[in-house]
Amino acid sequence: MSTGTAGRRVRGQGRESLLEVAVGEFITRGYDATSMEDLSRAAGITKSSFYHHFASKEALLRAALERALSGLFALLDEPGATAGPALARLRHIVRGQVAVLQGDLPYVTLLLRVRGNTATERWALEQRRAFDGQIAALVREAVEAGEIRAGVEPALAARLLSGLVNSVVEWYRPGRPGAGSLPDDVARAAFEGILPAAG
Amino acid sequence: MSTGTAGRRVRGQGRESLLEVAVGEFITRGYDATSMEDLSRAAGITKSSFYHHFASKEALLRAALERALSGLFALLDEPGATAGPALARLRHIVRGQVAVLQGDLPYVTLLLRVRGNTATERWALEQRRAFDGQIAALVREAVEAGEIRAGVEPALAARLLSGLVNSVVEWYRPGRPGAGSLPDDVARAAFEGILPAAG
DNA sequence: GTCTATAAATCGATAGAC
DNA sequence: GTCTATCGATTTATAGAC
Repeated sequence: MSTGTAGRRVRGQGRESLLEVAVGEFITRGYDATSMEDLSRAAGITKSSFYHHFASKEALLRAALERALSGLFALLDEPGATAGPALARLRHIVRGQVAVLQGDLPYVTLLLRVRGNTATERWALEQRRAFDGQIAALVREAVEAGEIRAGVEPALAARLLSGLVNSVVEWYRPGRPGAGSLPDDVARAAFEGILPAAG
Repeated sequence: MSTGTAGRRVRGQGRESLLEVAVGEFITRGYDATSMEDLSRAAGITKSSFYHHFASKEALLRAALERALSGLFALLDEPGATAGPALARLRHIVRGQVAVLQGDLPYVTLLLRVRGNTATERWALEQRRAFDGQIAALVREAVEAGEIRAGVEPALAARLLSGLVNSVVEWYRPGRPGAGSLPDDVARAAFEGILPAAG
């Protein structure tokens, strides 16, 4: 055990930096397995001081999940997601999802690991379902418009699409070569196949 | 809280049935958030009786993970996975992965959620890495043999392939229509695209 | 904004009777 | 194979001084 982070901070922390530290701990240990003691140690302050900034462990989780969700939902209002053929809009959103995931990696990672034990977690699951529902509707639209090869089942395709995109959090780490082209690479894999046969 | 299962059993349980109950609880609440008290309540016996069958909470987890891993590794020794073109062997394994996932759903689900807090979890992560490594090697082989369209990066493709397949545990539930064709459906999505353009 | 000290509950695990 | 009872450690959270 004790895979915790160093705890470098010296004095005078704001909510923002504490949230960042907390999300990092939640990810490496899991939300439930992380104690407020773990969090304060990682931040370099006492447990009591941490409670001065956040009312509870759950409030901390809520703040992190809100950040991830706002980034994702903002995608749906972009011009590229609201005009043009359904298939092109879908491709735009998929690229955007990967970009958000890269930019807010820890927050999105936490969101995707939520299971529904507390009220906050159930709220986050609802929000995720709403987002996925928007994607599924767009997939149906593209299938019905004949933009997609016949025989593709919309509900299944939407689920596999979300699964493919979200799986990126399992291995992507910032600052490595190829990060810039990842949104396009993932989109290509989704629409043309991960392993398309030659010829 | 308290999303626990009913707890119907009356008397005389074996390890097998207790393990099944425990895995179910681990999945709905998360391993760390599930107490031995939760487990015994769900099984309809006391905490102390549960310890008569399993030495510790971690031993319970270990037994569950071993079951999932044995099912997956067995795939690599099947005839269809050891002879023929690399791309065909890959497709055979992908179909097999989905089938194992359907047959041992709770155990594989638990395996895919492991994060590395305890020695048992780190062991399971190692095993997963070994399995994924075999898949990645096969992907490289197929790319180098020219069986796959030029420009596909083997390391990325292997990761996306695993991500796509494993994401099935997030939504698949047994006993629903279309379950029989799922292995083929997922393989088609992986090799020909989730949403291939018409024409 | 940080600290020490502690309350109240729950955790994993054990002892020992039946 | 099940039970009651309990140990010692750890949990989230609060009180109150500086």
